[in-house]
Amino acid sequence: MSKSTLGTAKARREQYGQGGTERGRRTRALLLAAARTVFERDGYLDARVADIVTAAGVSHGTFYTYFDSKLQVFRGVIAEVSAEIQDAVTVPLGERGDRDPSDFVRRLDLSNRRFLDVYRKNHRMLMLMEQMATIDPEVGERRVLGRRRHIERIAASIRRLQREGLVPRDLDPRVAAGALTSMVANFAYHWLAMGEAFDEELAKSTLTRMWLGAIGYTPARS
Amino acid sequence: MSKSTLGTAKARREQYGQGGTERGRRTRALLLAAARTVFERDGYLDARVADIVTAAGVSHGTFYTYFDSKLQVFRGVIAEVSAEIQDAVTVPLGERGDRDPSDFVRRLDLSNRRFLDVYRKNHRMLMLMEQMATIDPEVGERRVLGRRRHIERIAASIRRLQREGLVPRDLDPRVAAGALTSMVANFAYHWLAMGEAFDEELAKSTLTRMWLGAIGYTPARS
DNA sequence: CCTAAATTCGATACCGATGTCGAAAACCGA
DNA sequence: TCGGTTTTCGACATCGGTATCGAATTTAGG
Repeated sequence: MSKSTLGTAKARREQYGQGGTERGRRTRALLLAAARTVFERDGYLDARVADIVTAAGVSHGTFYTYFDSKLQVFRGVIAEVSAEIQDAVTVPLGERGDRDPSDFVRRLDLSNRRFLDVYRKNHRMLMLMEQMATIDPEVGERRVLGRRRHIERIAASIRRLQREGLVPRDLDPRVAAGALTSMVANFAYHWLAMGEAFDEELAKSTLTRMWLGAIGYTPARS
Repeated sequence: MSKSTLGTAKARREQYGQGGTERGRRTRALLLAAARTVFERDGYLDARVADIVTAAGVSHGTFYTYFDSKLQVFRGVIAEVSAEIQDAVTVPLGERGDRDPSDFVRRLDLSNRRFLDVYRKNHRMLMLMEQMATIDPEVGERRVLGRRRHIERIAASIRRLQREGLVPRDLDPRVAAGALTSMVANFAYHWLAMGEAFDEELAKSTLTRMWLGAIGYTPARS
């Protein structure tokens, strides 16, 4: 053991595959970017490792120094996208700070809009993520977790509104949160990924309006 | 030409592949049923033609007498399921007969419940259909058409309610119908196909309630 | 029974993409 | 310049599933 100059790709991967050196990290990033381009163009199944390495301008063997399969590089790309979505959605509904209930509508609208914008930007990869969620357990897991987290956040908001008497107390927060998440996410899917045509501003504002109507939100009791 | 006893599978397919005889029709149906079983168990990608023919108790070659590819037999199965969904959803909201607007809620609720029941019954294939919609253009087309039809029906209902003053006129029927369809269909997907746990009756009634709330439906103006 | 049409059989050709490997090349500190 | 380390290279083995084909078998009519 302790040979110098590792011979097999697998050994290299385990040794310094994550990018032990600046150069290595660059190549890895290059491959990740190229993979994304190819996936967006061809989809997961039709994408070939050969195309990815061509796009990255490296050789076939190099790919396997950094990823042990096409699937793994896909997961890598998806991880980036997921993080971006997470950010866009998480921030705005922030729990701390101004608790003024009248701000709720504004925050909700902002959250939805941010989500839709990020969705549009990444629609191709998100569509693939949706598809791969049923093929690869790990991608599926990631999708489920993202959704669960989001639902929990929404459910908490609903409960707060119920305590404040702005939403009927007999509405089940979990079911409602699930349905609302479905409404927004799936509408985005058909609109932005599948190309159903809608006027941008109309769609966004209608979505927020329906969101509020669905939970029976009553503006105020002045 | 005009040989008797066709030699190649392709020729047979074109000649009497649809089932020229009772026996042939039976085998074809057998294969279709077996395919469905295997797809439901293994998914599309992992399903092998070898498994399908084993399940059907016929030989490999026979399969290709009736279908020219794994994809085509999948389309066949999907066609059956689509038809079943279509039926369940179409009937109840029927446009003729009792136009009593107070019946609307009842009809809507019934339609949603039927949809959810059929979805549960076929959840595995519907999940696969969702997946394949992004892989095979023909399946994708079918899905889009189904959704479009459904949206148009819903939009028409909304317009009627608007004319009757039960729903605000400034709500865009198309966007609303799209969002509602997304809400119900995608909620069903996560609940019935992905196994998110919800109480059955609670989920169903909440869905209808939110549906109505989302369009700003006002029961009556007595 | 006999023949022709209809159906079934299953060994095999085929295929292309993935992932491996041994060695060359580039890099870096001394 | 040198030795060791890190990275790159690209020809090639491997693999498993799809689809094919010519022959065998079954069916139905006369």
